[in-house]
Amino acid sequence: MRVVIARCSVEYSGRLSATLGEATRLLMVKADGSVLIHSDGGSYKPLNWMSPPCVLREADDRWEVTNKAGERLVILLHEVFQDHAHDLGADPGLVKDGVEAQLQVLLAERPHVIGDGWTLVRREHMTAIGPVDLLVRDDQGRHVAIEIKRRGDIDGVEQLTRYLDLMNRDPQLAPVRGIFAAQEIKPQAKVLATDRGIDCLILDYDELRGIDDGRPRLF
Amino acid sequence: MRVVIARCSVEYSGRLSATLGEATRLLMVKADGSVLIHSDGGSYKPLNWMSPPCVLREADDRWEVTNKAGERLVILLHEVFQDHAHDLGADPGLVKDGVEAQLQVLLAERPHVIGDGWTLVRREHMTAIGPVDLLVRDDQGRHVAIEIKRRGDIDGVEQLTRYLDLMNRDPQLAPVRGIFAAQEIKPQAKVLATDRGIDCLILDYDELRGIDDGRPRLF
DNA sequence: TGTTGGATCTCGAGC
DNA sequence: GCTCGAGGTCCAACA
Repeated sequence: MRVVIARCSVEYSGRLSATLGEATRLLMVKADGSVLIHSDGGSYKPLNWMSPPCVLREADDRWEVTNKAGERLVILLHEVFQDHAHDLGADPGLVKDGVEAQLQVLLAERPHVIGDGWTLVRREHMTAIGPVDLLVRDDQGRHVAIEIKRRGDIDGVEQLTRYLDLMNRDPQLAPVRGIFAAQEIKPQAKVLATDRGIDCLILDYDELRGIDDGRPRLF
Repeated sequence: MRVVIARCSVEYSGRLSATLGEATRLLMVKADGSVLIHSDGGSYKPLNWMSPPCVLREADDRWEVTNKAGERLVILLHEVFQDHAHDLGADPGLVKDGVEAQLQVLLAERPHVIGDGWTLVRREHMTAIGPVDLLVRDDQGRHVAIEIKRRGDIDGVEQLTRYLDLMNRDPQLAPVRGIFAAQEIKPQAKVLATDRGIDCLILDYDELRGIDDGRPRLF
């Protein structure tokens, strides 16, 4: 890992063309040759960068980073304030705690929070084009397919629609209604779901996990 | 901008929970208090980070970064190898040559490249679920909706299909045909589009820009 | 190896 | 302020 602080200007040409005017920035050169150009602000995304695998050719006041795809990053160094290198060694990497699949497990264990007398048929019910998250029966024994997302977008409604189309061709299952369940449902997705006769269900993670009598409401 | 190289371990809890085992890493502290934790590899994305606005409370061997939303990043410093600060000043920022919007502008100015006598109705024609990129009329005055992408994927065809469904319910517009236009269209997207009676149009950026629209230019 | 869907997405435009 | 679409998206799981 090499860290350079320098007044520089940058030109990138590849998937798009972009330039950076002269300013003082932090240049990070990683062991794999990749280069990151950070300013003192913004978020974690660099102003400009070159991803590995790539090659850094270094002249006196000019760095040129290229890759196989023909992308090119040229950095002109006008003044170098600092140039440090340090061996970091390998990194054990980030360990993260999954939250996504939990919603499915929790709702599968508590189908009655959707309606009294509702029961689980199975999780990951297989169809020809993929598995439906949950298949349940309502209090009158009719099938209901549930698609679960963390954030309910329009794509999820499309997905559930395709499942419902298929499942309703199966006389063993038909008629099958649909419920689109998510922690948050985008307005457009709700419009589309409603238009297609699909109910929307807002899931509260903490409520599902902690309290059995907390019942989300259909609308 | 402050750059610290240190052997550290990290714990994040917020939108998810995650930990980083002990290793030597680069810690970047920006002027707005945001913190980035980089290893010597991966991509431009840090192993862990905290986005602004946030507050860094610094103890002897322990940094604690928090924000209003209750997210928390705790960094335990086991050994500090380097600790440098440098004032970078403001950055003029990245100037990019837009490609996506350009295609829309170029095609909007030259509807006749699709067919003789075709005219623009409007860009960003609003529907209940979002704006369709271009609405034009063919040489016989019939409406045509055009969805423009840089890379034509199956999602784009789905999107255009939804627009067409909606627009064809509007007696003021119906019948509306669809054209899926992109610099590059994936085979699957082309199959789906064709199956739905949607025409595909490959856009050549340089050609579009270079085509003389038959009118004198202002510049 | 291509495809697909998620992301602590980020970023910018439009309302 | 929010919402929505795009990204040099990146990334990993999966077919």
